[in-house]
Amino acid sequence: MSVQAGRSNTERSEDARARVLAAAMRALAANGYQGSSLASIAADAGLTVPGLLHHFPSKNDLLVALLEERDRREEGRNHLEDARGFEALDRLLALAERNKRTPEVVRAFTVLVGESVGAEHPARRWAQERYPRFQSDIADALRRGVEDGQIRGDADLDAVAAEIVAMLDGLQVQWVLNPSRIDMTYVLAHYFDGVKQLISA
Amino acid sequence: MSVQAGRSNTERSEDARARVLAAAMRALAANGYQGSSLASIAADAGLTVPGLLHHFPSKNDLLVALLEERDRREEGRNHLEDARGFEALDRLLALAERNKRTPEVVRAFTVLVGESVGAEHPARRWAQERYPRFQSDIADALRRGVEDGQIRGDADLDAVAAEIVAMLDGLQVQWVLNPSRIDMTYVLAHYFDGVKQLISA
DNA sequence: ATTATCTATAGATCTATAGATAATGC
DNA sequence: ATTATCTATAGATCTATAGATAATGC
Repeated sequence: MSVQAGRSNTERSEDARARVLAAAMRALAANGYQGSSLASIAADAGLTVPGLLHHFPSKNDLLVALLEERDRREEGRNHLEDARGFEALDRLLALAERNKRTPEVVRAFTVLVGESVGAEHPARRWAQERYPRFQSDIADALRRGVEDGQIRGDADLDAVAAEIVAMLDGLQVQWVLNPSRIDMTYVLAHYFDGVKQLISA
Repeated sequence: MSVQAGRSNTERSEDARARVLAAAMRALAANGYQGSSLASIAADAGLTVPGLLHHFPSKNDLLVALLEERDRREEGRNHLEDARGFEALDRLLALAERNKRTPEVVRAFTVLVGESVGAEHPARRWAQERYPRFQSDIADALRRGVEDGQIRGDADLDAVAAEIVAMLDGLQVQWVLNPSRIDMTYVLAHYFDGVKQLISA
């Protein structure tokens, strides 16, 4: 009787990849991309550096894989596509509420956006593409509120959407720098109340 | 007749320090603190690395000197201390307008704030102290507007001030990532119009 | 005598590759 | 036969120091 002791190659590989990605997230949150070394990430994941590079051929590839995984996971969560009008604001508030429970993730991506502002950063394209998409998802949801007669037709919804994205981002930076100083969701809710007053039909 | 050909030590020293700080700013904007090397900064400033380290004993000291100079320069510019009510918003809009003309500076400090989110970053304290000060300067100016009867007494001005800081920050990130995509001052003016409507007495 | 700046270099990284070893896959 | 992982190491940084050189300061 042959007991299946070890795990399959696929299992081991996927497990190692997941461990590396989690370790990379922690390293990113603590030191950013440029400040993180493959050595520390590998050690945190329980691998040597060449062991890590077997799964992700270069540091850059590791970052890209992490960003792709992030995009995949986030896709399902925001789901602003079927939100109509102010419902979108409620969902964004819920998103901020959820983010409070994973400060390390917020921290990692806040550092990454900041770093990527530099001309040569490997996450620059990701950051650049992220904002317009997010903004137009919000603007589209608000426009559905106009269709429903909930939101004024003469409001500049592109400007409002750009503001909302900036507010989410800016509050997260403040919160991540000093979580106890600022009640992110309170301020965001306060802001959304104002927006609703201003653009209600 | 002894012609004064060379410059004094003090002159040379101050000139070298200024060149190094300017080069450091450019490096920061392009690659952040962790991504910048003393070698490239020194070369850009027309010095060798030990030449640079004569003026700034370590990379960390250089960053601190740059942040101190930044704070000194900014102190006179914002001068929200004597602004009353909505005047503060006009001054912040003018600040954003001026920032548009020095994208490299905005970029440098945007990267720095982002990087500093990491637990161990040498600019972390600077970033942490910056936000509460800025926020309370704005809140204080708005409170003077309440005294003048311009602003409602029941408005949550601390929340409004936190929002304003977040908005300034968030819009700058978007602008610096893609200056042609977003009209920073238009969106900011649009946002301020809304704030004025909401908190006017 | 002091200051600005340089050459040379130590010592510690860091990313990535070559090639070996031991497991699973068929 | 392929895959996961390791040891060993190359080659390129990077920060910082030691100590020399040439100017200004008195």
